[in-house]
This record gives sequence, C-alpha cells and structure tokens, in this order.
Amino acid sequence: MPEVRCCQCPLRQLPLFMPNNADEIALVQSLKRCELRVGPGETLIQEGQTEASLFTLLTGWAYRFKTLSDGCCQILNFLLPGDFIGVQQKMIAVAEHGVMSLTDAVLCVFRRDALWELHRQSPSMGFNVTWLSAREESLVDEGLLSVGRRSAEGRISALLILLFKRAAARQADGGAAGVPFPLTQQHIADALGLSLVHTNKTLRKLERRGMYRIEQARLHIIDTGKLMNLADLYDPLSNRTSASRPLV
Amino acid sequence: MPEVRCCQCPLRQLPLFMPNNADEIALVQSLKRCELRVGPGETLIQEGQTEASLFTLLTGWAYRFKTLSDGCCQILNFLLPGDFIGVQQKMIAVAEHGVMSLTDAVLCVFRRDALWELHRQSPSMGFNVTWLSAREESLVDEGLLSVGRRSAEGRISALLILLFKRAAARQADGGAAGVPFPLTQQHIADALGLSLVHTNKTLRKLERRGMYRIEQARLHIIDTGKLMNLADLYDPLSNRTSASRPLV
DNA sequence: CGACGTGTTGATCTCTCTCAATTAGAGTGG
DNA sequence: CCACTCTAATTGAGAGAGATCAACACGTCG
Repeated sequence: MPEVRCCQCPLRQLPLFMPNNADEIALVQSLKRCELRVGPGETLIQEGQTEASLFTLLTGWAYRFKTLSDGCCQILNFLLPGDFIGVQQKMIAVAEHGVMSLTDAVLCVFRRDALWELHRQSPSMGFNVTWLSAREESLVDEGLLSVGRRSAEGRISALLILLFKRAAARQADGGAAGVPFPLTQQHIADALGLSLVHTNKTLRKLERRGMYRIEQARLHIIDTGKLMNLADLYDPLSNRTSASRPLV
Repeated sequence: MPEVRCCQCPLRQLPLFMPNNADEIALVQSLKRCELRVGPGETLIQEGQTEASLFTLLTGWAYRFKTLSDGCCQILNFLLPGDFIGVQQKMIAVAEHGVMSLTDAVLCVFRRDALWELHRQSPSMGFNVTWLSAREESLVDEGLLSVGRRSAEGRISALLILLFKRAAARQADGGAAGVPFPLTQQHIADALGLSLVHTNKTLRKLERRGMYRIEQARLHIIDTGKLMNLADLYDPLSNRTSASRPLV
C-alpha cells in the first residue's frame, strides 16, 4: 500500500485539527521519514530506551505506560489518531515511559530532528507542538484526578465518557453509531489503578444499570447524564465556579 | 524592593538551567510585564478561570490542583523556582486546574502573548518551552504511577525523594543541609490520593524507621536506599531493563 | 483437542478511610 | 502574662471499598 502524502492526510480534514497552509504541509512532508505498520500489542517505545523515534499516530490506538519492578503497569493515557508519540523522549534522552499499540496501527515516522526543525522553520507549528503537549498533559491531569480522588464507579464513568468524546471527535457521525473501543478490561484496570476483578464487577454494574453498552468492540454511551454524574465531571459550557477575574 | 532584571536572574546561574545568550535574555525581559509578590495559600489561577496570565516562579513554591464538586482536592504537581505557571491556560482558553502558592513567592508576570512571541522571535527558546512542557508532563506521569500502583508507603517515599531531588538541584549545597519543605500533611495527602490520617500514620512510620527527618520546615533524607526501595524507584543511571534499540 | 486469553462471579482478606479525641504551637486580645 | 482560638499533627477504634484467591465460561487458534 502506498504511503500517505501529508497533503492528503485524512486527519487534516477533521474539524478537530487546525488548517495548515501549503508551506507548512510541505515542511511536515519533508520531515516525514516513512510509515510504520504494526499489529496490536506491539512495543513502539520501550521504557528506558534511548534514541526513540518521533511518531504520529495515523490510524489505530495506542497507550503510554510505566511499570514497576514487580511488573505491574500503570497506563498514563491513551493515544488516538493524530496524537504525537515520543515528544518527551526526543527531549529527555531516555524514555521514562513505554508506548504500546492497542490495535493495528499506521504511524508516520519523523526524522529525529523533526521537532527542532519544525520549531526553527515554522514558529507557528512549533507553537502548536507546545499546545499539543499542554493538551496531553491535561489528559494526564484528568487521569490523576480520577485515580487519586474518584471511586471505582467514578473512574470508570469518567474514562468511558472522555474516551468516547475523544474518539467521537474523530469520526464523521460524531459518535452516533458508537466509537471503536479496543480496550480489554485489563487495560481499563491498568489505566484506573484498579484490580482486574473489581474493574469487571464495576463495569458490569454500570452496564446493567443501562449507562453504556459495548458491542462488537464499539462503545455506545446510553445515559450520558448519569455517567457524568457518577464521574462528577462538569459540563465545560456551564461554569460551576463563579466567574473570576485574572489576578494580574 | 526593585524588580529583578532578567539578565541578573538568580535562577539563570544554577547549573540546572541552560545558558542563554544576550539576545534571548533581552527578549524575555521585553516580554516581562511585572513582578507579583504573594503570601502562602493564595490563588494564582482559579479553576475555570479564563484569560489567566503566564507566570514564572522566581522564588517560593506552589502547586497545581483540581477539585471535585464535593470540594476534595487532588494536587497534580508541585512547582518550584524556575517553573512555568499557566502554559496550559494560555493554550486552552479556560483553566482546567487551579494554581495556589505554598509559601511566600515572587512571580514574574509575562505578557499574554509572551508564549507566541517567544516561539516567533526565538525558535530555540520556543523549543525549550516545549521541552519544559514535556518535562512537567513526566512529573505528572510519575505522580499517576504512584497514586495508581504504589502502596501508601511507596507513594510517600517516592514523593519525598523526588521533591528532595528537585529542591536540592536548586541550591548550592546540593541538599547537604536539607531542603525547604513547606508542605503540610494535608498537601501530601492531596497529592498522593490518601486520607490525612493515613498519611500521618505512614509518615510517622517511615520517620521512626529512620528514613527521613523534617526539622524547622526542612527535609533531610537519611536513608536514600531504603526509601528508593520502598518507592520502587529506579536509579536512572543503572538501566534496569535490557538495553533496547529503536524500532525505526 | 488442549492451551490460552478474556470475561464473569463468589468468598475472603486487608489496606486505607472515616469518626473521634487529644496534643502542641502560633497568634490575639485583654 | 494568661486565657482563648485556630491550625497542624497525632493516635486509637471501627468500617468499608477494593484487593486477592479461586473457579468457571467462552471463543480462538495451533
């Protein structure tokens, strides 16, 4: 199968992504080295690896994780099409976390100096990289809030809703027919700091209460309101706290 | 007290920070709006706030946090002198987390467009912002690993060691005389997803076992080895996993 | 067909939470 | 100088959410 030209990148057409001009697209194309196709469960970056590559996820899902010496694993966040992989590694020599594919996936592989060239040749795209980086951090923040302060029910509700929203934003129907959901219960447990058994029991409880449904590896959210409630997630449109003025 | 000129910034002299040339320093100076002095426990950025400013922490400590509707709070990470405050807010309109000072602190306040100007006028400093952003994310990653997969003892050990290292890197003696430690046990509990009571009991246990000491608000690590063990923290110098080659 | 990965469920155990009470230190005002 | 108040630290006792252990069901695959 031929490689995708950046100017025809299917991701670029999604409303989720910012429009780029021809020069910018050409720059990205010039930094792209090749494509990489992997199956599910393949290690893209190993913990402790040096000289990891910089990727972009073109299709498929993946996740970042860390492990303790007893082998138990904490998933840091999930990566969906369009997400960067390996920005941290480029910056910090040795990889402090691993990355593993969750499904069949196609990755764009970039030159090792791509991040720097992007900043140098296009400040505006460099700025976007910082933006994406900050965006990813806020996903981890949300995960930390879940694991630190929500009950098992709350964590699962929050994860389902947030993953649904991210996935739905990447498809044309906005999630009306559900979204792909390739996680096993073990992945959910590892992302939420729960045991596999307890994850299963909580998942079943929510399913029996008619809050969500997973069929043929697709997730359908049935009762958004109840899930949002359980998760204690706020609707970003309604500001919960009284409006506040900047300090300076 | 007069404001600090960027060219005389005390932080710049620490080995922790990268050297900058005169142009770069002048650029930063031109983006600096003023200084802000705050006492402990002041809100620098409120959750849900729009139009937050961009700061740099010149002296003192602070922390980023999120709260649930029942008022319980999760600390995301601690901010030490030299850290950015508000990069995420600049990028994502509405603040998804709050920031609060922990001690008396002096902040450099920057123009709202400082982040963009930095990228535009100095790609290399823009690149550094991305680097710092990635660096901060990896701190949150470590916190998530702790809260998700470590026992109470492990979490506290990891927090003490990591905070000690960060603080020690900012002082001339490298931590020989201990480092400032302005956290209350409530802060530790909120950072680690533990209750205040259990935090206290665990802290005392480790102290009685002679692993650390806190005196006059200064932290001394007595037995690094034992703490590292409890935390299941690896020495970055010894690679635990077999060396691995990049995938591409 | 057996081996394996994933999901499901029940029983038991334990780490951590919650509730409650006490102590110590720093202000504050008289 | 001494009550009075407030916050932070401390400790004990009981309760509970979630972990662990154990079995079984089901589909896939070599």
